[in-house]
Formats: sequence, structure tokens, C-alpha cells
Amino acid sequence: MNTPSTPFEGSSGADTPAATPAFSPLYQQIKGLILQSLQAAEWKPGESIPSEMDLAARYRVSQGTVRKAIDELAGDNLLVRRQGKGTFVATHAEQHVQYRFLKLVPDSGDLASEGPAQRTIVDCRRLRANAEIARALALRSGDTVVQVRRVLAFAGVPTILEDLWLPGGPFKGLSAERLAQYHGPMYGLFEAEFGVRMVRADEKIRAVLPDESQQALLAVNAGTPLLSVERVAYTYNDTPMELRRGLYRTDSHHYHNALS
Amino acid sequence: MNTPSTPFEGSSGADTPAATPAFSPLYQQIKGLILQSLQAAEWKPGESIPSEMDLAARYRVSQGTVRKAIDELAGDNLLVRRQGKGTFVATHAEQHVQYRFLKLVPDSGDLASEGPAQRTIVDCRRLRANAEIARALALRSGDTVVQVRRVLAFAGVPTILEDLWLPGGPFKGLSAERLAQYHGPMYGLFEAEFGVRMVRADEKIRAVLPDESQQALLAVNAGTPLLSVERVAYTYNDTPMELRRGLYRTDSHHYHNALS
DNA sequence: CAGTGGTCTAGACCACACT
DNA sequence: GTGTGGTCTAGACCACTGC
Repeated sequence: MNTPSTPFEGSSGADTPAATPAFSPLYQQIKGLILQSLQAAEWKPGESIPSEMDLAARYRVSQGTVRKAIDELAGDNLLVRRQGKGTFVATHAEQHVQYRFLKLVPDSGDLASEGPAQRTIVDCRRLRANAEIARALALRSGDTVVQVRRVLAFAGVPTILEDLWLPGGPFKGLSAERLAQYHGPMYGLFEAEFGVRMVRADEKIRAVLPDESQQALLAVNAGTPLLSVERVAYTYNDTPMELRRGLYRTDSHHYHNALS
Repeated sequence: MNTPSTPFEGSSGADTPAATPAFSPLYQQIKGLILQSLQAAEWKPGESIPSEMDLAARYRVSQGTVRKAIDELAGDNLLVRRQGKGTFVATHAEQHVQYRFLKLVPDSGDLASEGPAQRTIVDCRRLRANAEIARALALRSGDTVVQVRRVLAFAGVPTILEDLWLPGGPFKGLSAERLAQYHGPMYGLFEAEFGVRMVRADEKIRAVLPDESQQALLAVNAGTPLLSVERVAYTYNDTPMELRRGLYRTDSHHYHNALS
């Protein structure tokens, strides 16, 4: 590894035009190096990474610089710091908050009272991506994708219907049985079984009416307005790895969002 | 002001039971002091606060400690740092992103193309808070509140219908004329005219059908599903200062949310 | 106890904006 | 040039965890 003795990035060619100076602070470069190690799965979800001192020695910078890099990665929810114990790779499994990306909460506000969701896998099959799905997943039309349909119920009331599409390559071997067996968030299974860590996501929310199959699965009639939540989830490097279309009943739940 | 020479908070009574040691880092205390100055409007929105060096001298701590306090306040969007110029009190007015709290975007994704919203004040009146509104605004039932109803249209299409309630005390003098005259985000007017700065907000989102008056104002029929966005906005100290119920048409726009 | 992250300090230097 | 925030360093000490 090259020693980042000078905090300038980019090729050091003598006659680089360099319209932008492209200055990058040292800690950002360290952040990038740590990110590379995360992508390369040098440290796996749930494991601890080397101590700040070790990383400082490895990258030949001061502890403070490593600290600032880790601070940002922790802010992005890629790492979790635990005082006295170490810094750990964030994971969707065994995360005290299950369903980190699910923002539907009961109107009572009491997450614990309603207990865990009852999951039902309705369908899981392989098919060729149409243009829309291919575009969302950065694939080519006709590439194979895995399509899953499932229902989540709370206290026996079907509340969430989700259709999701995953790129066939990374998710080779995914089946309805595999999904049904796994307990815990689906993203936890993706980490454990397929080495795919969802890092961030974008959601587009609309109000819609259900079609017939949706009415049946959610036990609502044709005139019941539902929340349509279209999510694209990304791994490292902003690579899209999942398209998910959720339909949420909002008669006793609501989508909660904090603005700041 | 007391010199925060020791980084321990709380009353220094000799026989405090103190089940929890309640340790608080110095920079958190500094953050609290800066927050107090912000609440007291010692520095007004848009103005610059003293330099890090000045604040360090004032609070008798090192620049680095002030820096960390300011870092957190900037992270909370209460302050804005501008290299070479200074640190400024965040403001809703003249913020390059108008409508900081409005997450409805055109499906095209192109904010600029649709231009500014056409605002219509439908109603503005004073009335007594019912139990529900009083609870949301931390008032007593019967206290006077200002109720506003307005419509936002994009490219001539009415898209957002908002009903909002404000505590009568802080918003004495608010009128439909005042609202109509002001150009820019409503929260900018609240800052400039009433000294009320909205700092954060919570939103509850549901899918609903419109009643008759809502149909008329949004030019939709009874069966059109709409997004219901119920927002409580807070000033400093988590004091609720606004209850807002928005109805969004989502036929050519969607509510966008980034998860991480 | 040793090892980890967390805080605080002091000083040096860099990048940026205004004048 | 001067003043601002931004980066980097080095060292000291504190708080938490587990042996």
C-alpha cells in the first residue's frame, strides 16, 4: 500500500490539466481504504475491526485521523462503536432494532405490544427482467432476476404486501424454503447467505388503490386506499441490489418519518 | 456564567443520590450553552456566530472542544459552517433548498423544471383548540389557535392541500394578508415575523380518500387515493409549535425518503 | 489489570474568502 | 494580508469492558 504522506489524491502526473484541484483530506482517504476492506469482506458483519491504534499504524497516520474516518462510517451506519469493546461491522441480523428500513409503526406507537410479524411467502420464482426492473437494478433487459412476493401480518391482520426483485447472479440459490426457514429480517439472510449487505435505500411513496390480487392478500376491498412504497436498496458503491414494491395498510399503522 | 472547569453536570449538592453518575462531556455542555444563546436569539437566523476562537475564550475551553460542539449543532441543521467566512445560524428563508421539510417531488425528479409553487390561502382564522389539537401543541383545550388552510399548485395543478394550526400566543397578528404577501417558505415568515424557528418535525403518513371540500380544492374525485401527511413541527427544546395536516396528490409527484 | 473507545488540549499548518 | 473554518498530529487522561 502506498503511504498517504501527502493528502492529495489523483494521479501525480506532472502535466495533469486538473481543472479541479481535487483535494481530499487524509481522513477521507482512510475512510475510503476502510470502505474497500468492508467491500472485500476483510471483516464480516458483526465482527470487530482492528483497534484505532492498529489501523493508525497500518495506514501510517495518527489515531485522530483514523478516528475521524471511523466517525463518518459510524454515522453512515456502516460501523458501530462500542466503548470498551471495539468497533464492529454493522449488521441487519441481531440488530436490536429489527427491520431497520421498515418505517411502518402501529398508531399506538408501541412497537413491542404487537409482537413480531407473521411472515408468509406467497411466491418465489426466477424470471427475465423487463425493462423497468432491469433499469432499477442496473441490469440488462432479459437478465434473470428472482421475484418474491410475501405478506406480513400483525396480530393476525395482513398489513404489508411486498413484491421484490433481486439480481439472479448474487442471489443464486434463493428459494421460498430458504426464506421461510430464516427467522429475522430478510436483509439478515441476505448478509449471511449471499454476502450482500444493504447499506442505504431510496423510497418513493404514493397513495394507490389495490388490484384484485392485492385486495385478496391484504383482505381489503377495492376502494381502500393503500400506501405504495417503492424502494431501491443499495450495497456498497451505490450498487442497486433490490427493487421492492410494498403496499401498506394504514388503517391501524402509519409510516413514520422524522425530519430535521 | 459558571466556568465549566469539570466535565460533570447536574447540581453539585453534596448528598445528591445520583443513581446514575450522569457524566456529560465538556463539549456537550458547550453545545448546551450555544443552544441557550440560540434560543435567546442572541444570534439571529442568517447571522454569523462568534468565531471558534472567540467562543473558546468565552467558555474557557480549547478550540477543539468548541469545534466538536459546533459540529454536532451543524449536524442537527441548527448551524451552517462556511469555510473562510464563519459559522451561521441556519434559516428557512433564503436557503438554497426552499421547502426544507417538504419531501414531495415531481416524478421526473427535476425540481427546477416545474418552477415555484402557486400558493393560495383559502382560509385563516382564530379559534379555540379542541382536545386533539391542544394535545398536539401542548396547549389546553380552549386556548386560541390560528388555523390556516392553503393550496399549493404546480404548473397550475393543485397538488397540496394543507390545514395547519399554530398556537395563538406566539403567532399573534398572523393573517391571510400577511401569508399572501410573503414570498418564500412559510417557515421563513415565521422566523422573520414571529421569531419562531422550526428545528425538527415528525410526520405520520397514511393513504386516505378526500372528503367533499378536499375534492373540490384538489380537483379530484371521491375515489382518488391521497397521501395524508400529519406533521408536528418543533422549535428548540422540543416545544411543538405547529400541527399540519397535508393532503398530497401523488399522480405526478411522490413523497421521497432516503433511508440509511 | 490491560485494552478499547471517548474526551480534551495545544500547536502547526492548509484552504478559503474578503479586502 | 488577515481572519475564518478545516485538517493533522501527539500526548494525556477518562470511562467502559472483560479478564
